[in-house]
Amino acid sequence: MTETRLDAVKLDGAGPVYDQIRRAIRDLVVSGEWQPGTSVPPEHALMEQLGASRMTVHRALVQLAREGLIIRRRRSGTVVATPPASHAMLDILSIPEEVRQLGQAYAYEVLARTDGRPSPEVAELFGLKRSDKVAHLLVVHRADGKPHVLEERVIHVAGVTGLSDEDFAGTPPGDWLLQHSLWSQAEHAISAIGAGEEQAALLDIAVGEPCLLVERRTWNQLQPVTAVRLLYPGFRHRFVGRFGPYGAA
Amino acid sequence: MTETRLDAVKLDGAGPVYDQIRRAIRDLVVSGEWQPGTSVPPEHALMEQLGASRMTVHRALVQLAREGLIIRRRRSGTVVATPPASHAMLDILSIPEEVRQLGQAYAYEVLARTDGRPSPEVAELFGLKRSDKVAHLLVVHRADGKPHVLEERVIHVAGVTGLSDEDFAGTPPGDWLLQHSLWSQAEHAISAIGAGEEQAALLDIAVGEPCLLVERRTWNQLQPVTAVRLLYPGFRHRFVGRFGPYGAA
DNA sequence: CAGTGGTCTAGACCACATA
DNA sequence: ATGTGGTCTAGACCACTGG
Repeated sequence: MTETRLDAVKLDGAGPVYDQIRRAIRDLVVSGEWQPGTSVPPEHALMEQLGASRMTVHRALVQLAREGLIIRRRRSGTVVATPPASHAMLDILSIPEEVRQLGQAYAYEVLARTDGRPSPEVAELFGLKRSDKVAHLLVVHRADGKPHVLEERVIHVAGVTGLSDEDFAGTPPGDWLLQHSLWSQAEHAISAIGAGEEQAALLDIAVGEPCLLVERRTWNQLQPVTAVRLLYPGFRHRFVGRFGPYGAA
Repeated sequence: MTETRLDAVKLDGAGPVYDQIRRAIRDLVVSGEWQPGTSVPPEHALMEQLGASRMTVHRALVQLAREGLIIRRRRSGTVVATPPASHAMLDILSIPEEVRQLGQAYAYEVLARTDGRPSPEVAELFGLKRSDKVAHLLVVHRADGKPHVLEERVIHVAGVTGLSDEDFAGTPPGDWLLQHSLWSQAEHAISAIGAGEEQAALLDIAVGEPCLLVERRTWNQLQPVTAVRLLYPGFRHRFVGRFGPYGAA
């Protein structure tokens, strides 16, 4: 357990004191000056050094611990953490928003809608009973007139209100659901597959063309709400995210 | 601006008071009892109702605001937020860890290494000068003996120490870099492409087979560290993440 | 102006883990 | 036993902003 130099912590006078303390220590950690495993001075030492109250120092340290830069334990004190495994945060925007951010004109078309009972595969995928009512939707979203993504969606009718009266003429199903349903948990999967015959025709691409497949299932308090498969032609679509080792940058 | 019922906030006596308050209000929001746009009682009202000090109430509300459930403004008060656009958190594990979590045996092989100057494409991709030194690596990672992912990597020699003495015989480059370099920012992109001839041969798949392409570029304080392209045969690989609308579940 | 949240203090008691 | 962090209080002053 290496020592750390207390007088290395310097405030810059900008903004709240707790944030000055947080940034000062953060900079010492990310610059490598305080290596992983070295001990951070205890709160009372920082209080004296910085002329701040313990609550203020504490607030800075708690936030750094939440961000994963330091690890705090009673009695044994605070140490610099080893950098965590990286994680990628990918924004899954609503599709209209996604297209508009590309600077292209958005349009969509509901190609098919069937209301009824779930097929065995859908029921299993989703943990539904065969007797539950579901709506199936097939939607193509266009950017500047060209197919952008193909959406296949199943909605659990009991999980949302007002579904039977909605024809999705004005709002695509994804955005409508965001406004008319609650959800508490979701599961995403991303994989690559080749386009099937029907899919290729609807997306105006060749059969077997590589596509990104984004699958999302959504629940509210363990009750299924919706499942969706989004098929993006891969050569023109990518998901991008920017961030640092300790979270969004 | 609808009203909210103050007496709906009930503590359960479990854990710290600030956390009881946080959970009580969170439950009212996610259950839909307090709809988006309704105003949350001001701190002094919650103090009286709950018999807690203002700092304690404040702490709970600050955390809820950080989580995006409520929006706080001076003078106009606190309101329930409308649910944010969803985001997907995808863990990008180290590849050995990824394979072991699948319960398969991990192995890797460095197929090629060249040290020298960057090609024009690499230099542009990475913002390097032609005069900077880089190392190129081609690595195949195997799971239970079968190719799992193909790694093409460029390392900026000036960004890490000890690179020239390392032969990557004991540790694959990705894990070695995690231990021997700092990074402060990264950019990821995920797309789908068909395998090229050489790639297909190395991955033991058919040419044109859909693959997930994960590209990551990493910087430390604006200085490039490494860029990597990971090519996963798509039919057997997927990234999965679970979370709620307000963050990891 | 007045009501709201943002910050900060000085002090207190408690919980926990280790020497 | 003691030093650490975890929580909580009562009060204060300030910053912002809508009426």
